[in-house]
This record gives sequence, structure tokens and C-alpha cells, in this order.
Amino acid sequence: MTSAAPSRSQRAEAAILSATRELLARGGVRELTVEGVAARSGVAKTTIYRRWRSKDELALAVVIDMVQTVVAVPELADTRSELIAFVGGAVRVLGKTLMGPVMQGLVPELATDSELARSFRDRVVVLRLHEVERLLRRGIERGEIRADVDVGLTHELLFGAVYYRLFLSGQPLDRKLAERIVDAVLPGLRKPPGRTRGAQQPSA
Amino acid sequence: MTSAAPSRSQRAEAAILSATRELLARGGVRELTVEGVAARSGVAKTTIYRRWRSKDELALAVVIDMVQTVVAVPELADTRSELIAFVGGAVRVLGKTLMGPVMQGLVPELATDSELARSFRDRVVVLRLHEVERLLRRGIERGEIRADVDVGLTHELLFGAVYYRLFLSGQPLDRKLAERIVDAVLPGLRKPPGRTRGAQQPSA
DNA sequence: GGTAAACGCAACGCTACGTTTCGGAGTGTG
DNA sequence: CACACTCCGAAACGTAGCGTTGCGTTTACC
Repeated sequence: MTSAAPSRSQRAEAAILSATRELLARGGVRELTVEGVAARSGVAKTTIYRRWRSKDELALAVVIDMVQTVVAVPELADTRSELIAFVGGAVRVLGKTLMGPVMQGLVPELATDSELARSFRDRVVVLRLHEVERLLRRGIERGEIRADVDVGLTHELLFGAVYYRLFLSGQPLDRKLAERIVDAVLPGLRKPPGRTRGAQQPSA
Repeated sequence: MTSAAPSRSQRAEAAILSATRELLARGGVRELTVEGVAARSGVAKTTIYRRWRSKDELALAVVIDMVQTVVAVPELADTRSELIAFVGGAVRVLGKTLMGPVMQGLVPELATDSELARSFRDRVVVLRLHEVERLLRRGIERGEIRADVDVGLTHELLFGAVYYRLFLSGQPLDRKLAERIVDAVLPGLRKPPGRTRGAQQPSA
């Protein structure tokens, strides 16, 4: 019975957050104004400032809330499929939802606000890293992946290419992208069939 | 004799650009103010607006100017060394100069200003792409690299990981990074020694 | 030395942030 | 039902910064 009767405060807060999301979607932080949020949500400016200390904190709250949904965990047959599903989830969210523009607006904030940066890394980057680690560990157990794989670097390669498109190259985030990225990175992760690279422990 | 006597206009312009660079370095676009530039450069605000139509155009001019230096072309023995030198150059510039913070501030501008985005891609992204293509082509001729390599994707993997650190993960851009990235990507670029390739379409 | 271009200075209108004040509407309680 | 308490809405304010204007002064160049 958590959904009884939304009080006036709850309605106001929901309206503020919703309006902020909408205004963030088009225009990013640059075109987001507190007055605009107040007008669109039908709420007084004072009501906004009673809840958040500044425009940045309001935007931040919305962003952090959206960002939670980034990490989705697949459970598939082989490591390749799992990695593709994992990276593909990020590609889809960044390409087809508000997450794309929101992330673009977030970059300079992360650069200047160290507390926000820490929060973002804890809630997003580290989660992704751990998920990659989990997937690779399973791959190692199955004998698909070399045991001395560099998890951190793999994680950076997989998602770096996605964000590079979003932030800089501007090329489309299409469905095939995840598959191409994974297939390009995978050869460096696989157990060397015969030789090619440094020593390898006995296949467990 | 190009360095005769800098006129007042030239001195003013140089002072404006210099002050803009300094203020951009710490604080990014957010803390860059025209009044601040005027004060620091000892120039009247009107003089700034006589040259650039807006604060954004001023910042853009400085950024574009800095960005030109991103692409440095090595000529080394093997493809691995060349790629490491190439990626390492970007790592060094982004990690040790103003380019890092400047790029962080540039991301949201690229997202909203399509003309700026085009300009940036023509001057930076495409140059890097062509350089990667040139290096890989030499590698193909030398027999190091497979002929059907995906140049665009390789370029995105190499530099995406660098920017991912700069923008999101916040990990240091150290000297070893370029080497690690290249060694992780290279296995997917090499000619298959015998066979044993993972799922890969024979070709198109 | 004179003239035209470029600069410096001060003031202005404007937008938006963040604050304050006050009156009134919503909410809970005896 | 009445009362008190809390929260909201409306309006005005001070401040910062953008971009503009007008005018006097300096500089460059003939």
C-alpha cells in the first residue's frame, strides 16, 4: 500500500523531476533553467529551492537517477554473446534514450566536481567494471578466456569505443556496433591456441 | 622579419587568447567569463566583442587552435611501435597539457553545436582516422596486419579507451597506457598465423 | 601633423540564479 | 468543526554575466 494518496509535496516533487528530465533531454544543462522548470511543472521557484540547493544539484539528482539503469546483466551461453549483450545494452541506452545527451552534458561536470565524479564512478563505472570481471571470470572457467586477462583495460576498450562515438566521432550507435567491438577485442582475450604470446599456465 | 613590432591590435589579440587559454585550463567553459578574460588580459570587453561574436566563439577559436597539434605522425620500424607512438602522443597531450580539460569542456558543445561538431571532426577525428589507416596499410604491406582489418573500428578502440579514462573513469593517463591499449587491440589485427580464428565471417 | 581605425571606459538592458517576504492553501488534530 | 502547523505560490529583490551602445582617447599610417 505504498501508493495511497500522493500528497501535495509528492506531486510537486514528481512534477519538478519530470519537467527537469524533459528540459534536460533537449538542450542539456545549458538550456536547463530553474525558471523553466518552475513554469513547466506549475510549481513556484521557491518550492524547487526548498528541495535542492542549486540548479546543478537538481540536474545531478535527475542524472544520477537515470544513470542507475545503465547496468543490465545478461546470462547467456558463451562469453562472446554475454559481452555483446552487455555492451549492446549500453549502446542501446546511450543511443535511444535521454542517457545520450545527459551523458554528454555530464562530462564537464565530472571534470570539475570531484564529489560528483566519485559518485558517478561508484555507481556506473565500477559497476560496469565488476560486471565485465564477472563475465570474463566465467569465460576463464569455461576455458574460453586466458586467465591473465586485463579486466580493467578490457572494460575500457569495450565501452571507450561506444562513448567515443557518442562524444567525439558522432557516428551512429547502431545495433551492430556492440558485436563489432566485441569481435575486435576478443582475439586478445582468448587463450592462445598454440603460442603467439607470453607464457600461459596449464589449462586448468 | 615576421617578428618586427607587434601592433597594439596584435598585442591585444594575443593577450586575449592567452588569458582565455589560462582561464579555460582551470574551470573549463563554465568558469570562463568574458569579463574575466578582459580583466586578466588588460583589455576592454568591447575589444573582445569586436573580434568574436560571443563567448562561445572565443572559446571555440582557442580550442580549435589547440586541437591542431593533436596529430603527430611517427615513422618507426613496425606497426606496433608506430601505433604506440601515435596513441602515446594523444595520451601525453591529453594528460599533461591543457588539452585534457579543454576537451572535457568541449563535449557538450559538440553535442549541441552541429557546425562545431563538423569542424572538430574534420580537423581531429578524420585526421586521426587517416593516420591509423596509413599505419595499418603499411602494416598490411609488411605482412603484419590482416588485409581486411576494420580501420574505423580500430581507430575507435585505440582512442576511445584513452578518452574513456579522461572523461569517465578518471584513471590516470600514464605512459604505459598506450602500450597496453595497442597490445590489447593488436591480436585482432594480426594475420592469423595458421588458422584458429574465432567466429568471424569469412568476409564480404 | 592630420586622419581614420582601433581601443578603453562607463553605462545600459537583459536573462537567469538564488533569496526573501508574506499571504494563502493544504493537512492533521482535539 | 475549528484550530494550528506546515508547506506552497506569488512577487520582488540583489547579484552576476552576456552582449550592446556611445563617446572620448590612443595608436598607426600617410
